Amino acid sequence: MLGGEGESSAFSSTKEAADERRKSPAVEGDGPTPGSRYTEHGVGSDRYYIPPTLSKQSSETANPCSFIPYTPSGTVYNPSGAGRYPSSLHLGSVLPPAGFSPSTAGRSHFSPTYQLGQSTGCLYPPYAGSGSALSNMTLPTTGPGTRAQVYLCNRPLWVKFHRHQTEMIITKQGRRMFPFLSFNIAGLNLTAHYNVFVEVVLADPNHWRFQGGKWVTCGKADNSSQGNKVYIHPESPNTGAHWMRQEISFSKLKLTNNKGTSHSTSQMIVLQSLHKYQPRLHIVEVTEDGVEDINSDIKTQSFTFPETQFIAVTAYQNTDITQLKIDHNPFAKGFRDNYDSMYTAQENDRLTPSPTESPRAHQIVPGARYTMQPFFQDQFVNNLPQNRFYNSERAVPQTNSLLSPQSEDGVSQRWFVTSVQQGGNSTSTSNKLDLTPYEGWGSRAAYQKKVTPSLPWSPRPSPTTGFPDSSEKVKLQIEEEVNSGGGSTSSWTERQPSALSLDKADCYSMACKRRRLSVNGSSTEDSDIKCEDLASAVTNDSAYKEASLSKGMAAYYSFYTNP
DNA sequence: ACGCTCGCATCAGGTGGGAAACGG
DNA sequence: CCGTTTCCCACCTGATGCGAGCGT
Repeated sequence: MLGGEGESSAFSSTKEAADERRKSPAVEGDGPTPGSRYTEHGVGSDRYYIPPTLSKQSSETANPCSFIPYTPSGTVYNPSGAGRYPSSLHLGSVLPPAGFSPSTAGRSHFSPTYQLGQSTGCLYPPYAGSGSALSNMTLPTTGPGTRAQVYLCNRPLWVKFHRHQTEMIITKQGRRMFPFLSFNIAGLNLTAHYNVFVEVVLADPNHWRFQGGKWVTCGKADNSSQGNKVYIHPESPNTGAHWMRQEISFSKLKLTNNKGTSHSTSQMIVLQSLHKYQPRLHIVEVTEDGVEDINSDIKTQSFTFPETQFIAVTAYQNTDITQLKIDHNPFAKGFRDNYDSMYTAQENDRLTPSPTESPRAHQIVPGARYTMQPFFQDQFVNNLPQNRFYNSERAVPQTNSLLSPQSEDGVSQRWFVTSVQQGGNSTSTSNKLDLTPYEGWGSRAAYQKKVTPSLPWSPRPSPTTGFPDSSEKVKLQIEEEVNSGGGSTSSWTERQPSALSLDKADCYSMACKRRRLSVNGSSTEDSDIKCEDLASAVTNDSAYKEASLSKGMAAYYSFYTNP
């Protein structure tokens, strides 16, 4: 299943854990930089809601290279560089591969069953497919809003990459992640202070190699790596209200293989090439000055989204991944083969408006594929063309995806992960999502002013409307999408009959034209996928429109429900 | 005259490609 | 020798500064 793992904070229930924590790493990192977040573009608006259910993970255990079920069962050990925030925050229900001894540092006491190494944090996926610990997990609470719920923004994009086994370039000077991590958080105490940070831990104990067009294991991972594994959000610490107000983007997080870099502790995460990693989000309640509140029962909540798993490389191995990066990353536009030709077609045939035209003209088109494009930035959900939009639209250069419910796949689905499986969380979730994304955006007011009038929909529809409805259908669709991970082209987007056929032909030729053959020669599948991807925006846009008109975003907030 | 908005130019920095260098 | 890493390149994005135009 792909759902989201709802990993949680049960570990924090012990007093020992609380006492152990003193100061959040956040205070050691970059200081708060209000507004900086918005200089990054938001990610797509796609957010999938996954309630803390954790039961459906079974289907995906066969292939370790495919999707790893959302489960907290991953085992972790305290990474030397991660300091007090080891992966051990996870509650594991599955024993890790033998050979790894438990870590004694940090919060390892929460992973009594772990047999982990002692170097870097490591999260071993539950290949065995065991049940999720979360499903039976109960979390201590300190009152309403203390159990966080996290949405992985732009999940469709992550899924696209994950289908081909995401690769992330690491360089000495540090390379940003793409897609980057971006979350929406709900369920926090509005007034309490939290530090939010990402930790990257080993996803498995293997060393990987790209051979014969596939990623295959090649010996054991080097567990002796050192270096920072945690990136604290620059706005930490901050109030729950602040964190829930808008997306929490980690777009400036950089990955490096340079252990000696002086920046590694604040901006970069040190990884080893050809190792598989799993990013994890941690939310730690702290005092106003960034010191963890030892009086609080719930200290830390951790969230893992399997689709964000990646293999660190110094050079791309899989050309499919390369193409996806080029297609979706605006900074790589220069590598798009049909960069110019794409805009010579007639307006109706284009996926995006001509760069010379005012994007605003398209923003008002309800459900149009271009509608929200100007609001995207780094993680565009739509394919290539939309990126070009920015060339002509200065007014909204920085976009917060919150403004764009439409995403690459044209939907506003959200994968939601909560630390608890309690359904009652929907309340806080809805509260959070009901917040207008425009509130408190400061300098962005000017942009909002220009844009909002054109928005045909609420920029941030409340999932409340969708949760209750969260039709089983959607739920199943998502599950399938995720489960198709190993290269299967099956995804719910394909099942949307609308518009898909519309541009499929064009998209196919376009994709074939652009695509670079993978070593494995999986051209057929690849082409299908790319076309699917290209068409998905259209398809889902249509679906989005339809749903919006009928019952709001209901159908687009897919989520898993407890069985 | 003043303040605001807009458009253009500039520049720092991000991107993948490819060749060279490195190292087991 | 071969796989991996590093470096440089061209291209692009996006932040910023500046000046022109406009309204008050």
